[in-house]
Amino acid sequence: MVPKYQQVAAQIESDIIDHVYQETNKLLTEDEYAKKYQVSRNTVRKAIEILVNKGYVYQVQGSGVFIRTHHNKGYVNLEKLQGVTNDFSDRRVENKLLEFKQLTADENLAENMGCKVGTPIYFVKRLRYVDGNPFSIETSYFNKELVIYLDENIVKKSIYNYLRNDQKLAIGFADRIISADFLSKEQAELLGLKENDPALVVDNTVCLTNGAIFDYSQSVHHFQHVKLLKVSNMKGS
Amino acid sequence: MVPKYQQVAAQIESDIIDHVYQETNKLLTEDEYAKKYQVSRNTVRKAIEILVNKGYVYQVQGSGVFIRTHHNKGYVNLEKLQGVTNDFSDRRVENKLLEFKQLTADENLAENMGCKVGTPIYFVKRLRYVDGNPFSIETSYFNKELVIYLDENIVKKSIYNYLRNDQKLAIGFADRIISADFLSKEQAELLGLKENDPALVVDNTVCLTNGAIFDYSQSVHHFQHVKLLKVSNMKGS
DNA sequence: AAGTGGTCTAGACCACCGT
DNA sequence: CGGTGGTCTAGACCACTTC
Repeated sequence: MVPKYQQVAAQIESDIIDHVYQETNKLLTEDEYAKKYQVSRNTVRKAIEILVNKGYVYQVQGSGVFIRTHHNKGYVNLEKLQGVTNDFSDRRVENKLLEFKQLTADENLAENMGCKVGTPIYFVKRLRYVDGNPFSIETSYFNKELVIYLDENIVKKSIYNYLRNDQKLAIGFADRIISADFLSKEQAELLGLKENDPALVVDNTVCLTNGAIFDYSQSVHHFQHVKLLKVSNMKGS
Repeated sequence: MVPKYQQVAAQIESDIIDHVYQETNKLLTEDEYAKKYQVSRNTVRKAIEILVNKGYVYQVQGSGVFIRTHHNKGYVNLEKLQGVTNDFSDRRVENKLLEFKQLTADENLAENMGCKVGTPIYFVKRLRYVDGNPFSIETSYFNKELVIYLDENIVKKSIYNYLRNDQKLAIGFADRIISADFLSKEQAELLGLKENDPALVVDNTVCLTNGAIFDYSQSVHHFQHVKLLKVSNMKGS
């Protein structure tokens, strides 16, 4: 059951993409959406809040909700996990499986994943391509006690789609730590760059809704092909 | 006039920092806060939402709001602008003014700032230190028609505090684009690194509440001292 | 079954923008 | 001034966790 505010957000989002508001460059008023979709104004507001965070629109008190024309394409929006699959849905995303195995958590991994030493772990290493260009090297550890099952066929495709749709895993929230570093020789070869070139590195710690860490991963991005986007709102900070 | 939900958020935040909830490791229930602060439950929920985005807590339906113990310190949280001043409030933040002048927007700058060619612009270049260590090189362009006034004394301190508190500028939202790149020789010298070392680069486009761009800036961060943090929530994506 | 967070409503009033 | 977004309330009902 998808909540109403998410449904409304999806409808308005698709209207924006279809250039429905091209003439005025602004959305309808909150009251108009409330009437149109037969929901309360607060529900409309929650829907618009999603679109603000996705960078589609901005709100001006007393005036309206305006569409952001310079809503830059080609960036990986940090608002959503699964950036590549979502942000580049119109481009060709491919994975090359480099390594897939089971192991048990050593002290360091247990610390990072908030589990006991010896916990069974799936290890996945993939090279991701966008439109045929190497995009990032992704090294993931999944807690087998929470993820239950993975195999080669699954990890060659979208792991998260499988976990969410088939395993019905309740994915809750994630920490993402972004830094820059040197590329190792091995990483450089995979990405088609040189050793010691810069790398854009993202460390992810992904939790279930109950707070348990089920995925700890690191993505090493091609510094020329990948830029991340964060839309910040000054409200409440 | 600060809204109630921001006041409540600030109170709970300070309680968390003071380890008030250390025994249970969770917040009070929403109803308890509603009664405690004499506000509605929705106001409490908006307050807690802020704390979720700041990475202090996570919510579990049917169970409660839990404090995140691994709430890692030392990262620049992308949730707020003014990351350095806020996240390192317990550390010594200093600025060295490298350059300050007025200029007029050329075609490229006018494009980036959404203004006309020839618009008067303040240019500020600063080297920022945290605890005496070079932290980032910040190159900023401020639209003089919106910012009205800046001088050397102001830009040596916190520009944003001045704009918000003294100029009463209504800062609304910002795009931040994060990438990695090589350090130039000049940048490397300023940061105490070597030419062609990696750099963590953040391009900011900051808008007033009415959508006008008043600040366009680039921060080149020391890749060993700076890590950015983004807390992602799966709701509504 | 009781407790607690998630969704939703209907309506009030305020703050700000534009005419 | 009317229009529109921002804050806030009181209450209802649902979904999930916990016992």
